[in-house]
Amino acid sequence: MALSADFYARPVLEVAPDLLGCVVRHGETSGVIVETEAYHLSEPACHAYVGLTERTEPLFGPPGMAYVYRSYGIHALLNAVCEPEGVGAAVLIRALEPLDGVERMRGRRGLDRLDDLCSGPGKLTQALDVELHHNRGSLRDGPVVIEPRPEAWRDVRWVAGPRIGITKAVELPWRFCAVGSRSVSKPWPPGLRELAAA
DNA sequence: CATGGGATTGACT
DNA sequence: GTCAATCCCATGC
Repeated sequence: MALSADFYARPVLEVAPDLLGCVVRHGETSGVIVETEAYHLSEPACHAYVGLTERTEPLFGPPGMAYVYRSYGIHALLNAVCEPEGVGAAVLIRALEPLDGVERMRGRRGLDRLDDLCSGPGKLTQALDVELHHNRGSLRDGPVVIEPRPEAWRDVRWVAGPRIGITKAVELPWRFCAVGSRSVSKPWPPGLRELAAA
């Protein structure tokens, strides 16, 4: 049971925090989303800012489509396309808390520590074996799917902060982090540690 | 057709 | 804190 197209068809700034607590699943591996970032064609950090090209075409595609691209020549980064078809916008999945297939993830990552398996956008794609060929796939039909929040994550709290690793539109607080998860990537936004302790 | 710059990570000083 | 790895693609000549 996956999230509906209507879920993704809303404004990207609503979808990004709503994806926190939801589950990304690929085969026997899965994890709970604990960090996201919103991107929208109206601001220069978004790939869609340059308009419709062969690369950005998926961003303008139907809500619920996967946009996967290679970053720094090495890592695959996973995004969920949002807003109505024709609007270039997506949510970058930046971190997961490992759920199913943890040993499989350890093998793919070559690491033991649970907190290090999916605590970054390039790490989680390696752990879940998400690759470039998943670009343009449907996050509702799979093979990579995103499911609604499990009961335990229904009321997840979060904080917003500036996005990570970008050089343009750095002032926008469009990064969303779940409170209380050790799988959020560094640096943590102001308030995350304090809230987690409270 | 050549070039430069990343929505990153991990190893090393 | 610094830095290299590595490749796709948008841009400009």
